[in-house]
Amino acid sequence: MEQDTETRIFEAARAVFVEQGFEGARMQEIADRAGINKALLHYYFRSKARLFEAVFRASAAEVLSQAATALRQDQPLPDRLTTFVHTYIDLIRANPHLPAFVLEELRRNPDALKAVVAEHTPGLLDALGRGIEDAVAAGRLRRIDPAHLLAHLIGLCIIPFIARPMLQTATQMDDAAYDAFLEARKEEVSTFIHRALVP
Amino acid sequence: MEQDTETRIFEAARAVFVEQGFEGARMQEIADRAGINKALLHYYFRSKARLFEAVFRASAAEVLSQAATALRQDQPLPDRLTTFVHTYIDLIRANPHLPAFVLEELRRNPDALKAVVAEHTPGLLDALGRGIEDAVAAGRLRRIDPAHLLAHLIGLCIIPFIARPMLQTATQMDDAAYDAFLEARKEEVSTFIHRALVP
DNA sequence: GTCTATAAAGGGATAGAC
DNA sequence: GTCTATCCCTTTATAGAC
Repeated sequence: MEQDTETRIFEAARAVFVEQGFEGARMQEIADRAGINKALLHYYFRSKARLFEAVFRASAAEVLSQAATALRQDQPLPDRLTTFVHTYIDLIRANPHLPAFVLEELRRNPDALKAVVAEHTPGLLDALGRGIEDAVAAGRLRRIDPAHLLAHLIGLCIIPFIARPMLQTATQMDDAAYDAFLEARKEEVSTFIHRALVP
Repeated sequence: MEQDTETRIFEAARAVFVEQGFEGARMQEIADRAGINKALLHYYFRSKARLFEAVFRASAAEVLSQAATALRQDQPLPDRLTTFVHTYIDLIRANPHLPAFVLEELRRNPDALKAVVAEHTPGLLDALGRGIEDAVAAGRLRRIDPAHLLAHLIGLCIIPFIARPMLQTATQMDDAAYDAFLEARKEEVSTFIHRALVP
């Protein structure tokens, strides 16, 4: 019935780190949520830094692999973009703190993600580039630098999550309205991109 | 020749807080950069929290007021969007750590920005909405929800800064190439938005 | 493996001399 | 106003019993 202790610790740590970041997280809180004491944290994971690293790698890998997979679908590029937008926004809606978590670590330790990025997105840009060229040849797309397209995609998808309090204040939406806004964004972003890329 | 002490402290604090965030910043480091000792920090600003608050309000106000001003220009909306994109990207290029700084504080204390946002962006969305309606009536734009447009604008502009290490790794650009990428992005984002909004 | 108790270090804040 | 010295709390990490 109970998971083994190591898993409980890991899940508690994930929750706390994702919410509070490395600096803000407290080992005591992780221990409390896992229902054990601090000493056991160090027994299973030598230090706070190592525990964090384990959590971060797993979270980053999950996001990157899902995103990269969506971008590699065997579809014409325009359809692939729609798939990506829907997949990515749904993924983050299920874990709304994830982007800020990853971005904060990116700032604290810019090199931390490099290995994970290199591992999960090899040739991603080339695949994107080929998809663009194919679609251009088919007359379905105007040509665009794949690096810019990748940046556009990510920026349009994550901004409502990382800047939520700001956008929600500026637009004076309540939580329900903002939820609807997020849902609507899947279609909005998809059509926005498609229209921007008509030949 | 020397600025007065309070200013030196404030500038040192701004640099450290913007780079490291509240939790990551050390009063000792701020004192070192200001060329004074820790006790003086508390003499001028009672606590770390107050010092941070002063820095944060100033930084947030600067970003928001410049952004809001650009969006209120007395121009047809399509031109205003171009102005905004160029202004905003240039602003952040001069202070590349600013977005992550603001976003981290947004996460640590979601309410902190509300007052500042409310102060600097009153009626911003309405102004944007009127601009859209005017341009739609003139046949220069297709209709779009101003909230989505605002999100698009911000997301497209800040993503290359907050996700820089990730994008730079995925695209394998060196620093010079990434700088060129940022410069090119002003035109790229402008045309991307304009094309997405043709009637 | 799990606990209690405690060491060790870090860092914000203050006292008090000058 | 500015400094040195120090307090004291928080938090990570370890020792050692069970």
